[in-house]
Amino acid sequence: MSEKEVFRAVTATDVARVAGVSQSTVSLVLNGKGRGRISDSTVRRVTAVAQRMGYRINQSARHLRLGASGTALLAVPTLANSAFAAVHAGAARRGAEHGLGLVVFPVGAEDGAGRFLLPQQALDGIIACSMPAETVAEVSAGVPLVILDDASAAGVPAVTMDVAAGMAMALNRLLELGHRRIAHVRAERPAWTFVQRARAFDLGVGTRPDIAVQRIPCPFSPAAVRDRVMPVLSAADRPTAVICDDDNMASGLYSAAMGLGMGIGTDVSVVGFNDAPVALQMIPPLASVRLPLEELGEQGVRALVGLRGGEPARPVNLPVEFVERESIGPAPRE
Amino acid sequence: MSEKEVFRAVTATDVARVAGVSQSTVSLVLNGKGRGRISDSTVRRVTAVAQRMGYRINQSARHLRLGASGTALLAVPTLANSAFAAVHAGAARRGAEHGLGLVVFPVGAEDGAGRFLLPQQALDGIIACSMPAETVAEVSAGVPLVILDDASAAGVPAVTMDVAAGMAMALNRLLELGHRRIAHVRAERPAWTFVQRARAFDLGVGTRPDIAVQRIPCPFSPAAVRDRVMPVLSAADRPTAVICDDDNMASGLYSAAMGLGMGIGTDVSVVGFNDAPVALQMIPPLASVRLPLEELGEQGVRALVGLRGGEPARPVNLPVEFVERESIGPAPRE
DNA sequence: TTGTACGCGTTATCAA
DNA sequence: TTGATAACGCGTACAA
Repeated sequence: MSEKEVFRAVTATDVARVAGVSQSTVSLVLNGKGRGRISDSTVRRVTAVAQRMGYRINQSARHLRLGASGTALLAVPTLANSAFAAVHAGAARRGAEHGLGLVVFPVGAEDGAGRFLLPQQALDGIIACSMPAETVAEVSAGVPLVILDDASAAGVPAVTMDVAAGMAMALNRLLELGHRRIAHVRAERPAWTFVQRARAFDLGVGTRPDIAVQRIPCPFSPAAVRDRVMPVLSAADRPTAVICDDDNMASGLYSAAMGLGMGIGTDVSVVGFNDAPVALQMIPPLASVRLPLEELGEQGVRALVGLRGGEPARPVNLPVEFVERESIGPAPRE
Repeated sequence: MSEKEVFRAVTATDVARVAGVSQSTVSLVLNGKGRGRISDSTVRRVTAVAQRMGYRINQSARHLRLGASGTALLAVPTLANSAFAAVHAGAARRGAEHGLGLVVFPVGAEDGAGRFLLPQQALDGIIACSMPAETVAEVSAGVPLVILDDASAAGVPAVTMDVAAGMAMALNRLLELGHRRIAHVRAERPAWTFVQRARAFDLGVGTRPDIAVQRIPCPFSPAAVRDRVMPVLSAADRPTAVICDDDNMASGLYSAAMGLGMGIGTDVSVVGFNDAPVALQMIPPLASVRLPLEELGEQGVRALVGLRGGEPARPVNLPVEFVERESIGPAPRE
């Protein structure tokens, strides 16, 4: 009556019975640990029977026995941002070195459509990327945890990128180029990284009373930025340089400037964040603060593995780089 | 000596010992099945002790006992394409209704950086999206499998979108508008979906000897498209309408056209695929073949759940829609 | 060279 | 209202 009767999976014991050996022999053979222990003929027979019967290992049982699942979760706010593809790539690469596979779970808070049901899977650890600490607490139920791109949670190993320094580099370069009216297009998100950037901007201009500053909070999409900055760029006291919290936001700024007939890098200088592939595709190419996303993922796994090894959780802050391109130039003469 | 000595996890048995009850009582309480069976005082005591000792369930043991993990894997070619975010959203929503959590795994073949190590986790099923059948076979080792956006594998339940019909709709509309020189910018990828689109395009123009056709294979990025189509749009026999395999590719076409001083929707009509958010952000808004990506995910889970229920695997082909916008218009007069 | 026996931590059945 | 007890399928120490 039960489904189990109909679809019962083939177990190692089943294989053993058919092959006429014990279950432990099957286990040895299938794990390649039969070298010099199990006779070649037995190895061949067991392998053939397992193949024929369609045996596949029960991972739950294996994990229970081993006390580990070999899988870690990379929790991200959303899948609709290719930055996390880079983080995963780095994490997966480093994970492979430790026999750790990495699956991705979009928590979904940013998509507005409520949060997704967290899978109740067996995990050796969780790496939470760019998420508010309270969301993270929800996600990780006691599993070893590392937080990426957020340093707001106490007592949890964190890997961050020095976005504040990145902001300072961009700002200083613009000041060097003579800009005195500077805007910061801010992502309207509560993420730690954006708070840091805002603070660094405020700090950088705070000591300079000769600088006219505009802070422009915007939704994340290029279209929203375009609409929001259009009036700003049309005004008489328009900024001659704009720093955007994201390359895609910068592309919205490009649209607005082009719509107003303004030249990027001449009439208005633009800087982005991330140095995503899109930065090079824009015309002119976008100056951007390059974030070491892959290394962020790598270091996340490193910290997680260290955690299991009992290492103390010391914070890591990765350096960033300012990539200068044609989207910035000297401040226009008045 | 072993790590297990040092970091042994708290088990239900440990909780039972401290709380002075049996392990089965702990299980009953912690699973909320103590209603009317376990006394309130015991429930409170057990809950408190579990909390205090930091008990967390061993999912591997639970899954072994239950014969299921409550987790399915959504395998995608890459994370660097937000289309899969929509697929996941649909799948996760439907999965939640069946107590099925969905994690994502980017196989990585498309990123060129080789494939990622497949996590050896306990899975109730795999949903493979937009991937060649041979890649899929590699990924799914006997686990119940559903394939999305690909109908090339025999014997595997598949959910597809009727991209051929979408192509036909776009093509017919352009013909209606008087276009007689039409190009198809094709994604240079072996995916089934792109093959279908190419065939549908060829089929649609095949019966019309009065139509001048150009087939332009391109890498997926906007910049690549821009560079590739620039000479095409400059030629004397330039197409008056272009269908692109992706909205982002269409944005590359926008760049090229603008660079040549051509008007989108006037000098050249443009159609995309996906109807991604970016389609509305472009200027002018991009006409596009809207793909039901969320429903694709939903139907994928549906098929997977049906599979476990022993349902026959019958293929599903979801209808698509052509969304007309200002990027297309009547063919320019010669 | 192979088999026996045990335990991983949980859920569920039954008896008390 | 609670407690023994038996699986679930696997890996491995140890016996044969």
